[in-house]
Amino acid sequence: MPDPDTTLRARLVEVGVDLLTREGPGSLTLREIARRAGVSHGAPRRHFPSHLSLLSAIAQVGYHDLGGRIAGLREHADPRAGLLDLGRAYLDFARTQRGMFELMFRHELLRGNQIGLRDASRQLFGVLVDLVTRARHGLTGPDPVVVAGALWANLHGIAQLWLWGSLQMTVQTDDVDPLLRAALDAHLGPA
Amino acid sequence: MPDPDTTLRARLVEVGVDLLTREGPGSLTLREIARRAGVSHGAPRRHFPSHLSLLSAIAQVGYHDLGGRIAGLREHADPRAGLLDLGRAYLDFARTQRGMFELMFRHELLRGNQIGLRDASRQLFGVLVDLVTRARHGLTGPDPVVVAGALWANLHGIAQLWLWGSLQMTVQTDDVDPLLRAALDAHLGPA
DNA sequence: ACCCGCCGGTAGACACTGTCTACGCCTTCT
DNA sequence: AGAAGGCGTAGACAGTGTCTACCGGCGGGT
Repeated sequence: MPDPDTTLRARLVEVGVDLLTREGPGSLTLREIARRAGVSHGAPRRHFPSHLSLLSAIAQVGYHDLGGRIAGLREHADPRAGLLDLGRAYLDFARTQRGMFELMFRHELLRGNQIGLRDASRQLFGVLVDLVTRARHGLTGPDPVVVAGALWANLHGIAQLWLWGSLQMTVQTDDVDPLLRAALDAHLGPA
Repeated sequence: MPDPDTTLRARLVEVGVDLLTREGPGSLTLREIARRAGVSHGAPRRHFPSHLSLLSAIAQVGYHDLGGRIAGLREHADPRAGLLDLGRAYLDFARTQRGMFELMFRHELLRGNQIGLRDASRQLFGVLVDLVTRARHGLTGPDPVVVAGALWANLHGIAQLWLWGSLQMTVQTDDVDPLLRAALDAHLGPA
């Protein structure tokens, strides 16, 4: 199944992503990944100094994926519609790539900023700032960067709440679109 | 050090909380907790069917703590000021009780709703809904429950972003108060 | 052409972890 | 008094991440 031509480093990440989406973050063991890649349990160490760094590499694939879905929205003609699409993409990612999403925002990973997670987030945030700036062009109000930060916080919070079912429990719905629209209206002003 | 009069069940939780705040979530091992409680590693099993359930009990202490800080705000004369205080309390909790906060919102814990975590969140959410309802009394707009949900999402997102340093990275500040005020203005309408 | 070093894999050990089972004590109830 | 069961102990087991020793093969320098 795994392509024997690719280097082991790449194959480990690939196997990890596959394992993650297939069986969840709980099975992302160093040894299990090595097993599925067909190598001994010591082999990964030649490419990743620790288990955590391998997990980080896997998470980075997720950031890249999410970034790819969002990057195209930067030039959206209608910035507000672009933001709505961005939010939907973000929430859709959390919904469909749940395991990856959980991995990406694990505290252990983010704490030790070992890799380009920050770069990835920054790029993602850049798109957000651009769209917000354009959406609020000519309007008074707080700094677009603050608005973008608040919006991201809102967006991420919705994803979290949805993920562990708090929405179903409180707002009594799994439809996040109203929450998303409410957030946009709130932070950008009424349409 | 531990009170020998308390039951083991209570002492395990107590030791766990202490260990959590002192050394972080990483050292919350079943065996380590038992060790510090002065019992063998098999003893906890008599009171908690699994490691996760012990962690849940520890997290519940955190929910209770946070709930206690927030419950008093329900009757706040000025609901908007009450919401601001609530937000500050929430963020302050995340900041000062970081390990506990991380534990409380771990995906593994929330996924398997084994305990009253939902009850705790629900109670917390209730205060939020009350305050929002009063703050928006007589105004038109979305359902207060939706607003409360959005506000909570926003609040929690700010806490998350702050926790892993994304705020410092993007908004270029660690002062969350502006973000908090922006969120309130956004969701409740201008003061 | 040879040898040497190193890159990248293997195999095993080590200290951990969570879970399970068998055992014994000690209390409590009949 | 005797049986029963709650509660803690001790040990085993599979699994984990990390570390170390080993080793085959490949490339470059003398």
